[in-house]
Amino acid sequence: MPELPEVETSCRGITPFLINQKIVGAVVRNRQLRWPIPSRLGKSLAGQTIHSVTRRAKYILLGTHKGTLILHLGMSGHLHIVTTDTLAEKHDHFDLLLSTGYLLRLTDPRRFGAVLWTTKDPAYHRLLQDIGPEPLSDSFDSDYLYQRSRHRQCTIRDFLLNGRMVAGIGNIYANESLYRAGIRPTLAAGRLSHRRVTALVSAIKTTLTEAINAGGTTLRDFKNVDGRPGYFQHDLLIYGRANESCRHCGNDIKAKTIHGRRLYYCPTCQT
DNA sequence: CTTTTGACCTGACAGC
DNA sequence: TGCTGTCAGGTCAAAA
Repeated sequence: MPELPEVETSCRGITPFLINQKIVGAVVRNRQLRWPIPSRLGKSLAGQTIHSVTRRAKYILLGTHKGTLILHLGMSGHLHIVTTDTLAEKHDHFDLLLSTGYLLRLTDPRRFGAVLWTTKDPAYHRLLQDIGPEPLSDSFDSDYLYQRSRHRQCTIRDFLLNGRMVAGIGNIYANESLYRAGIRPTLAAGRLSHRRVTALVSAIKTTLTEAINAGGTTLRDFKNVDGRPGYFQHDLLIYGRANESCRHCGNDIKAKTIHGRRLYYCPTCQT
């Protein structure tokens, strides 16, 4: 489900309910996510106050004075804020209980998400330490992306999906950004000119910013914390539009599967 | 080192 | 109605 804009939307949605609030415990209904939820998590969290709610790549980090709770939504996860009397349903695997009577609930049918705890600086956690720059930060610029892409033979689409190169870009926004930059997603990353990389960086920043402002993309089941969908799916120009007409030139949009993931492009507008 | 493949898991949907 | 097969927003770990 969630790429950077959806995780950012979730993060912003939960923040007002969590910031400076005290944790009174946790409920684990199904420990078996991508990695097992640590046992005794509720015990180690109880009594701590959440002093920060941040996002890094597609991870949400809840900081307390003793450590950091790391959340990942996988393919199908979403977060809700509900009151303690709200009955848990089939895929509600984890609750973080707050002293206010609200709780943060993780729902994740496919269970590719994660709930982890670290007492180290989370930037050096093994899952976070090698992640590339945030695409909306100033350190993600054309010089950076140009240098990193040199001599890479993988497709530029796959390059953008590689979290070590740039954080948080998934298949939707990789395809959308490449369309906006006029770049064929099947091109070898290392062969793009500096001028085209510049256009791509600009397209990534614009696309992600617009998607965040629209509250993310709801394809199947993404919901914001308040239960409302995102709206960016109405603005998708290329993703999921195989055999439909390009909004720019009217020609048919093509799709291919590379490395098990669909890729979409307009053969006329993307060269 | 880079690139590719397999693995994890459920639900929605198409076709028979 | 119900079965089977395919596909899906992620990404790690291991193989090539």
